[in-house]
Amino acid sequence: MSQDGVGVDLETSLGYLLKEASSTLRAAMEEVLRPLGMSVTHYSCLELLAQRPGLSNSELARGAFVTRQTMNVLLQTLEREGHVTRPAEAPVGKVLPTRLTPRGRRKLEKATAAVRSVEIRMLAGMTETERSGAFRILQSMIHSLRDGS
Amino acid sequence: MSQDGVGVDLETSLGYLLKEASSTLRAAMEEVLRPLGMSVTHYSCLELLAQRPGLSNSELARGAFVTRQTMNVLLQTLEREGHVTRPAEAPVGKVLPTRLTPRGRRKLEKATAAVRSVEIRMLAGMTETERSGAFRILQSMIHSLRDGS
DNA sequence: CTGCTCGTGTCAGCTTTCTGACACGAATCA
DNA sequence: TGATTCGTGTCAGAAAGCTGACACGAGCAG
Repeated sequence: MSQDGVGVDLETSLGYLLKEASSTLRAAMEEVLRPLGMSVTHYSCLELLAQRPGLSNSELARGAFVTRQTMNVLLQTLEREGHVTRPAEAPVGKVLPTRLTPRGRRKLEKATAAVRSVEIRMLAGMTETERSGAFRILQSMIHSLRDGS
Repeated sequence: MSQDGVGVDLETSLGYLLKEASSTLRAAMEEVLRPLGMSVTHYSCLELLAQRPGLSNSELARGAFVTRQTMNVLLQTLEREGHVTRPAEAPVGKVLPTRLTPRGRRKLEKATAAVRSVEIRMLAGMTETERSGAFRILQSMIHSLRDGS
């Protein structure tokens, strides 16, 4: 009916729905992060560092789904604000391992709580089975997309 | 193990996985669209217009998950290139209904085929049951996030 | 050891997207 | 009727992100 033969059909497209879900999630995160003066990328970077201390600029970029150039300017800001530290010289090669300062860790705590509340809201009404099913399916999509490139 | 008590844990977070899936999908679409000289937003706009002719600038913006200002500059480009037409004056109110030109429709055809191949690849290895399950779960997430704002 | 490839950090410039603001028309309500 | 609210199109400026490019160090093949 809404399909005229060969199109993608937005109403039934999983790709479109995936984009919609991601966009809605991002908007919800921005909403709770804004009062804290943080953006989503900002938060992603700090959360990454909390869970995997010593990550390099490039590794952080991959984890936050931005380019290393973008992450670099973000790190400069975070460093200037005292939320993050990088050694002046690379211990090995050119890689500069980054770490959270106590101040950065405090800043992150509030943000984590806010973001967690969003994620809990997103998962409301889903059973544990549905959640693990969603997890498996999303991983399958990612894997399939990466294979045939 | 990777969780120290109160964090979000990137390894098991559905939100993070959702972002990763969306990012991977976008990259895959950009890859197949680039040879055609189109961006994802570009394509989204044309696809929207093909399926729902006469959409206004603001409606297109919502459908493509960008602001109406962003969509406006995109429409100006598309209009200049002759892919799209808007009346010089609004038939009613300020709303300018937009339509695809034959040229725009031709341009879209190739893009749709490319994007569809990506979506098919993404869905490879999933059963019909899994696909409809994924659809239902994503809709549930969107609905839950929109409720408690 | 030499040459090559790969990943990295960083500079510069550009494109895309966003926020803020304004005027206008339609719809609603007192 | 008049006032208010809402959605819209659009202009301007700022912010965020990307591509291209360069030099450098590590790792591997010859």
